Amino acid sequence: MGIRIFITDDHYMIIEGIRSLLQDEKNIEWLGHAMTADSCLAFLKKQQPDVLLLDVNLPDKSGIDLCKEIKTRYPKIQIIALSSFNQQSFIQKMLDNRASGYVLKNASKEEIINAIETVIEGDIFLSQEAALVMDQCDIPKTPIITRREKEVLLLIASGLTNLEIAEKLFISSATVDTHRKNLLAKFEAKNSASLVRLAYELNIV
Amino acid sequence: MGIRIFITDDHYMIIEGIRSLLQDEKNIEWLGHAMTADSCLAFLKKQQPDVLLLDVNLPDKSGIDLCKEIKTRYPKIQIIALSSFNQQSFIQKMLDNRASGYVLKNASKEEIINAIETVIEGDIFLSQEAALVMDQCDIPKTPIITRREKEVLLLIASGLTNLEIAEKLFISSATVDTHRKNLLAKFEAKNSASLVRLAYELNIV
DNA sequence: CAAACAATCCCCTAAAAACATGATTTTCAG
DNA sequence: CTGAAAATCATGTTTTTAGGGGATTGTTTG
Repeated sequence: MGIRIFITDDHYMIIEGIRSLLQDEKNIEWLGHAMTADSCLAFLKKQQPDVLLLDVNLPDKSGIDLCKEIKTRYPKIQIIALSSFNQQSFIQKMLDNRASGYVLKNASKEEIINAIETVIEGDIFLSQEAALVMDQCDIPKTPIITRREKEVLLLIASGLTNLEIAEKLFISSATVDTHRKNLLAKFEAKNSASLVRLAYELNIV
Repeated sequence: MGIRIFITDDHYMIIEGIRSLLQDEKNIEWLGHAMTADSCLAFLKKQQPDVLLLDVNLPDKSGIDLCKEIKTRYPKIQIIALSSFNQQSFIQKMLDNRASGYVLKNASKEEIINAIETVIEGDIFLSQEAALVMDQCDIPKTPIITRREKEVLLLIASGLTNLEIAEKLFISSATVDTHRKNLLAKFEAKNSASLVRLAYELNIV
């Protein structure tokens, strides 16, 4: 008598992938899958799994809301959130709605099995990356930027190119480029999009 | 007896530019310039202009704060904000601090003279672009985006490239590219940086 | 005064994004 | 069932960034 697993995700590839990963596991019993929130709820009326793998983004309803609903009706079901997003807000919301785990869709077989075994014990499982994100969110190290860098940052956020910023500030575009590079380094941002995001999340706007 | 003008800006080129623009105007009397907030205040103790052109970004102090200070001590001085930024928050703050005008540093001669003549009458002058920004801010048209587009948007904001997003969502990078383009079009954003900015300002995060 | 920092500028390469255009398949609501 | 909307994929060009150097001028400050 193994752990009964059910999965709800609108990506067939994901369902198949996980099913394949788990099919060799003796102590896991695959109950099936649903691809929408509605069909998931319909299934649960007839049969309840021990663990439900639940996509955060479903076509008909948010996985976040669905999680809350299911835990209210069937508190015994341990829910593991499945997501492509390693985003603090999502993880937090899922945990707030009583999910027991959060794994990314690029998780390894070991990670998924580990997650299942962890939540079945009543514990919380977060994938490494997700745990990292949750940690980092409490240490929002705000970089120290200069006056000029801030000016450039605001103009970058406005969508101006280096050349346009240069014309606006009456300096060379090479200088703007240097400021941009320094900003990326200070914020540890990979590109301008994440730079702007960090600027918003850390205050500077 | 012309209108007495004084300018405070840390860019010598700007000072010279405006001085040059105004030197032929018979009814304008050029009192001089300051390049820091401190030297500006020192000058005002001895002599008060009718109109003060004031940079929003000074090296030692914010032009926004300085504006408030000056208007408190010398209410008769009409202050025109000078800025490279056509940003709603800046314009609003300067007007809140009793500035009488806001002109961009790329303004034409006519615009500056127009501004000076307007504020000397006790009226408010906003450069065309600034006025436009202030108008638009009251009409924050939120584009309607699809579920998938929103997913892509969040990943863009996280700093992922098209390829990385594609791998995460198990789709082709060409598709991500299409979503990105559609997002840029819907938000009327020029690039991903401004897209992220708009996403933050309009809610979607 | 020397060191640190800020701001300025330049060159180079490779990666990524922006722009244009077109097309197929799925999904969904009327 | 059917048409509109959404999601998918492709190809090619041009512009912009990202990442790696290096360098000069001021200013500030211990």
